[in-house]
Amino acid sequence: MKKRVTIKDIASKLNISPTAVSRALNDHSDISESLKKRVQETARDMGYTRNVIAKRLVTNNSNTIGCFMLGRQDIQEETFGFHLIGGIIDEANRNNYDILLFTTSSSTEQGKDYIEMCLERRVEGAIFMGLRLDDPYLDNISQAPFPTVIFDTELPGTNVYCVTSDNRTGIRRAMEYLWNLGHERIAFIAGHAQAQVTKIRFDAYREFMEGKHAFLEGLIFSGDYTRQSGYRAAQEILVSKLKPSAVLVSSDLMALGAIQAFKDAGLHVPSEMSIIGIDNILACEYIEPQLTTIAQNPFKMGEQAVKTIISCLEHRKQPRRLALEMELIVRGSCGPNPYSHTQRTLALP
Amino acid sequence: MKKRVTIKDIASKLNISPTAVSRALNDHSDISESLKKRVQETARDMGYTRNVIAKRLVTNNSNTIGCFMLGRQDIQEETFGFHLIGGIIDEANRNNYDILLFTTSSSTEQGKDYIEMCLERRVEGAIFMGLRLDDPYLDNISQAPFPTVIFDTELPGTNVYCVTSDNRTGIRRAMEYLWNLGHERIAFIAGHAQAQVTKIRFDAYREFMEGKHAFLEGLIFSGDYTRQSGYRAAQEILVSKLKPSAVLVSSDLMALGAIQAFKDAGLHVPSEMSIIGIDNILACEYIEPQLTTIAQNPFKMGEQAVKTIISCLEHRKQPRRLALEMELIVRGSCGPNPYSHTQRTLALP
DNA sequence: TTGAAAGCGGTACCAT
DNA sequence: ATGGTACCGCTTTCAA
Repeated sequence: MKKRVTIKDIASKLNISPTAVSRALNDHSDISESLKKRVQETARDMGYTRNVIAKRLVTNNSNTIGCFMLGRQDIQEETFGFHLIGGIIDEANRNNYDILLFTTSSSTEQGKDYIEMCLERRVEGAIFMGLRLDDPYLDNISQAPFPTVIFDTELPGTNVYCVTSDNRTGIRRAMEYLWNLGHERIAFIAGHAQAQVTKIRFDAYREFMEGKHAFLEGLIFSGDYTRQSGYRAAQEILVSKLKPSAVLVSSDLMALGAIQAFKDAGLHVPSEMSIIGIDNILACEYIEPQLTTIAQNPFKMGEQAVKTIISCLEHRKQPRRLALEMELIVRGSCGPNPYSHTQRTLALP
Repeated sequence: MKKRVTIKDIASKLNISPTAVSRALNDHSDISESLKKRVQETARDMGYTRNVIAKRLVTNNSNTIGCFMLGRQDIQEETFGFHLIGGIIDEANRNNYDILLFTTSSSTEQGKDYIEMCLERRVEGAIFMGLRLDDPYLDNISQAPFPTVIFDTELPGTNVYCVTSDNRTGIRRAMEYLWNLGHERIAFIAGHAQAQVTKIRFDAYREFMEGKHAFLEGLIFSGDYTRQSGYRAAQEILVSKLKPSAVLVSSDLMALGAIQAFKDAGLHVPSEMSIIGIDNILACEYIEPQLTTIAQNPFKMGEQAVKTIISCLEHRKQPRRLALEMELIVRGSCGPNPYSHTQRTLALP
């Protein structure tokens, strides 16, 4: 490790004080233009690069946001998570913040909780992606002494914020779309209980169905967000008494599995069975038929998480929960209900 | 920002020196067990968390690796990049390194090159993902004064290393597989010139074909790694004089586009046209037929990048280029050459 | 407009 | 085994 040029080196070379150098480099107003120029030039000539670590120590200000990538095992998160990160870095760097990235495996092994890792690095805020309800450090996060954003999960705590998608509206739109195609027996495939959205999505479905007096326990099936579980759930649907003509599936991955199951059973999608997923993963476009889905906007969610943290840091009040709009992307996996003689064309508000 | 407990606070509370506290906290061997215990307990009681920033300043050692996510526009990178990052963080955290994540947009706007950003933060090494050959800071990277790993790109420079996949072997295996299915007119769809692997992949293809005395310029088609370009290239193949019976495509995404083009033209895959991609993206399994492909191992590549940097830091010599094994994943997109009466069964070394 | 000096929170060298 | 102290590189009063 070779010696680096410091402001003292510049100062002594120029026969001025380190103070002056510091202020010249930081473009303070109380330094003469001529000195500034001289300092900046010699700094460049000497190959000086400022030491942010020293600066952070003295200003007691890390300009850093910690970001935890949790539960990567969930394949569903892959492309979604990548865009989330993209949005986070973009927005952070734009505001001169650094992003420190952590993963779960190593940290927890060492017995350090998330918040302590942040505290040690004097991180100013933290973002959690892929947090599960059975995470052992849940209430640790709740007590974070700095602004914290969790995707898709609302936790108690004064510094804890949630950035998510407006699943309720998104699902309502999808359900209305199906309903208007004449479907009334609309099944639902849920995800696992360790994700907070699981319940939110189910509630949205239920709310719609009850509004139509069409809610039936027998239409509910469950999975765990994996493709395999979607396949199995679809098999159950096939033998169910209620003979649903459409399914709303809590994730695209499960929907992909479901489509496969229907195909394998010789049931044609969409003419005999309509299906809608959630997420808008890449594969939606490649499967036959292309999957109609409710899309989230992960990049924007990432940006929003950082915005929320920075706003808190600047003492601007933030809503505890921010739900970004979802978009129904209509492709080829839905058709009119073949059993219905009363297909609606355009109805309802 | 409330006042934090420091080592000195603990020292004065215990009437000992800060030195002793520091050493007790760091579990040095020259401190009595009893003192260690006392110190650690009071530290906990007082709510002390060590300040890594201060430590980094004094030890002149950031324990941090910078990671640049470049060219995210390339959809191909999505899931691949996510695993790359996963591997990087895992391995870094396991070795007590932090990962600082950067993106291109903001940094370059501010006129700061990659290396300067690293230098300011006293980063000990850097990793570049998605670097393109037309990046304006290419020779800036070459001169990095710290170990640097670039995925899939070899650059001159004493501190620059390359972690990639062994495309040559991977492609040879795929080509042999096709050849053994009786294909001799094997077309190739290349990527754009801004990625170094583009040439490597083409060379591997060419080498094989020339070895069989089957190389023909007319079998080469080009794309830019997007699905659309794969579609277009496939259309050209359809009208080409040489009537290839198989195609090796430089990325799965292009292969997906190509399959679509063949389908649209009424050509059946794999009975009338065999096709192999590279990458093993998620969608390979969802398309009909499932796509045979040459898989990379992005997670392992990420780990390897970090290992390389840490090895350099520990003065262990590293190879300038490390190519990880690729695996031919046989699925349903290849079949025997229908025009060939001489289908080989098992041949060649 | 510039300078001197006191830290920020640790670590490490040299004593004891 | 423990303490005194200088110092890492920078910023920030306060004084000149």
